[in-house]
Formats: sequence, C-alpha cells, structure tokens
Amino acid sequence: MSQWTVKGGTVKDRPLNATAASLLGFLHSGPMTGWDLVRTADVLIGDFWSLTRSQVYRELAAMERAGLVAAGELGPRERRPFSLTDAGREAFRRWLEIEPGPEQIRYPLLLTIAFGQHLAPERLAAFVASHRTVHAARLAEYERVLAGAGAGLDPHARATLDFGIRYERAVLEWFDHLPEQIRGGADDQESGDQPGAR
Amino acid sequence: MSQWTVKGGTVKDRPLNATAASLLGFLHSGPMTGWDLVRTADVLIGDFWSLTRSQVYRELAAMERAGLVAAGELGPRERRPFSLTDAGREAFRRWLEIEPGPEQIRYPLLLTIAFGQHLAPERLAAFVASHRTVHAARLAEYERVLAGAGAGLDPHARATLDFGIRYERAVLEWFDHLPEQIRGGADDQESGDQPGAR
DNA sequence: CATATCATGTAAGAGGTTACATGATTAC
DNA sequence: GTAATCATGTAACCTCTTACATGATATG
Repeated sequence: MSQWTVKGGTVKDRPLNATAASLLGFLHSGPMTGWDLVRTADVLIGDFWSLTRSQVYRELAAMERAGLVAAGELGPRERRPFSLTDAGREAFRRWLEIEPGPEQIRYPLLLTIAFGQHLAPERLAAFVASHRTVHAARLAEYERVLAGAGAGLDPHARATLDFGIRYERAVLEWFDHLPEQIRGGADDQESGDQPGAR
Repeated sequence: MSQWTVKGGTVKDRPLNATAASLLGFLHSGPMTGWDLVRTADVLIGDFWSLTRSQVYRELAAMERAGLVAAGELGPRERRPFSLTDAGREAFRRWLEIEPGPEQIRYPLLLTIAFGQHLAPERLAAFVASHRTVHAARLAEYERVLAGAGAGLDPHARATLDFGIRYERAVLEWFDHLPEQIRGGADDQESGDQPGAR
C-alpha cells in the first residue's frame, strides 16, 4: 500500500499549500527550527503572507510525516532544526510552477466606511485617522529599509519591498483625498515631510 | 437560564464577526434572501471583503437562532426573506462602533516572486504578465463604474471605489517598474492610455 | 423541452487564530 | 534571583472554501 495511517488520517499527495511551501522555500538556505521559520517568514513575507507559530509547527509536523522535511538532532534549548529532503525540494519546485492565485484583501476599515452612514462622523474619522497613522508608519519603515539595504537587496526581495512601498503610498494618498465628511476636519496634512520643503 | 442549546452548542452573546455584521448592514435597506445578500455583498464589498454562499446561509441561520434576523414567509421559488430585528439592528451598531482591525493582504504572486530565484525566468514573467492583465481589467472596470454612476454615488461607496482605483493603479505601476529580470522582455507598455489612438 | 439562472442548503475539510501550558537560557 | 526572550507544542475554535445535492422558474 502507498498510504499509511497517521493521526487518524492518511498521508496524501495533495499539493502543498502556500504556507507550507514557503517554509520549504526558507529551508533552502539551511536547516531551521520552527521558531526561526516564524521569524524569517515574518520579516521576508509577513507583509503579504502572514502565518502564525501554530501553523508553522503544524505544517512542519505534517511535512515531516510526508517526508518533505527531516528533523535533526535536538540542540540547546530544545531547538529542533528541520532540513529539506530531496522530496521536499521537489515538492517546493512543483508548487512554485503552478500559477499563483488571485490576491485577497480583507480590509475591515473599508467595511466600516461602507456602512459609515450608520456611524457618528467623528467616530468614523477617528478610525480613519488611526489607520492612517499605521500606514504612514509602515511606509516610513519600508523606506528606511530601502534606504539602508536597498541597493544590496536581490531583485526579488527588492520587488516585494517595492510593492509594499507603492501600496502604502497609494493608501496614504487615498486617505488624504477622502472627503472631509469621512476624514473629519482636516487636521494632519503633513504626511511625514515638513510642510515648507518638498 | 440565558443560554439554550442548539446544534450541539449554546447560543452565546459573542460579538458579531465582520461577515455577519455586513449582512445585517445590508438588511437595513429591507428584507433580503440569502441569495440577494450574496449578490449584494459581492457588488458592494466584494473587492475588500469576500464571502461565499455557504457562509451567508450559515451566518443567517446562526443569526436567526440568536434573534438578530427573522425569516419571513416563503415566497415564490422558495425565496426566504430575512429581515432585521431590533436586536439585530443593535448588534450591528455595536459592531460598527468597534475599531476595525488591520487589513490583511494575501498575495500569492508576491510569494512566487520572493522565491523567484528558484523559478525559470520566463515562467515567472508569464505569471507576472497574467496577473497584470487581471489588474488592468479591474482598474478599467472600476473606472467605468466611476464614469457611469460616479457622481451619483454616496460618499461612502465612492470612497471604497476610490480605494480600489488607487490600489489598482499602484499595482499596475508596480508591474511596469519591475526589472526586466522579473517582468520578462518588455512587451506591453500600454497601461490603458492610448499610445496613438486606441 | 432543454438550458440557464434562481434559490436553498449540507458536508467535509482546509486554513487560520487565540489561548493555554511548559520549560530553558540569557541579561540585568 | 527575576524578568525577558527563546523555544516547543497542544487544544479549541472560528472562518472560509469546495463539492455535493436538490429543485423551481424563466428563456429560447
């Protein structure tokens, strides 16, 4: 038989999900523990593909059962490094070959705005202002990264960073063009640059 | 007791989720069937808050049990219209008062790009091109809507549409600034504006 | 009379979040 | 020694997707 029972089910050859595949991708640069993977993923893909600790340990366990990764020996602090197997490398490559699906955006603030007629304008404006702050901070951070490592980044990492920057800029411009009715009384016109210069 | 057993669980007063709340929001304009709600949601919030038929029927059933909506009489074709109850109206308002959470973006294409070093450049370029087409079409559609109903839209709907337009424009610009290494040989430079006439 | 669209729902499972539980090591 | 951080994992639950199943009505 080519199936074996495990945790009340069978190990199937179903295609990798993107989350698991990403872990395999990261393991190309050497063995890593679940903890390492969580941090790596957060830094490298966290802005457009979030994942949690829980998921990482679960996918790792499943992939170990499927033979895509292999656990090494326990190191200090119970560190359990996982490394790619040949099967894992191949599964990753197969995954990478399939056309990536459409992007999904879930933006609760837009929901609140869409139903804004039922909400006190000051309250809506407060939500808007608070979200704008978050986006401004994110843009600043991205630009800081670009200014720092920018030139040294490989083109792929650079491309994803560039996406983030363009996205955040677009969102900020959107905030700043919202009608007063939604933004509330014009308070912050400063987008992070001084009003006199630029 | 203020709890009653239902479908193997108890009806709790836990806060509404955004999907259920949206349905309540739509019901403010009169009774609707699950089918109606699916279509309404798809048109009005589908671009930043997608939901499926399955979810709608499930949330409707749960909200009926919780007394937030009430099923009316069956109409032709088994139409089962639901209407807002006072409790539902209040639950909606309470939901709308809470600060909307951060937006989530899940963009598989960015994952593929991030791991692009493991993929044949032509293949990556093909994925990129195919996604670009989708975004260009979406932008065109949004702009068509704006040109049509634009002036007549209420400011809230207008604001969400505007978000979509700015987002799609930013994404297209991002596509067009991707290095050749990722985009592949420059083929389509036309971004939607006419080079000669169109 | 056949096909498309309207209409409702269930079942199963995948994917994702949150809370809980535990303990080692490092830094102060 | 005490707090922060590193590190692993489980349990419960919620959310979302996909596939299945069924049937009525309108359109050509």
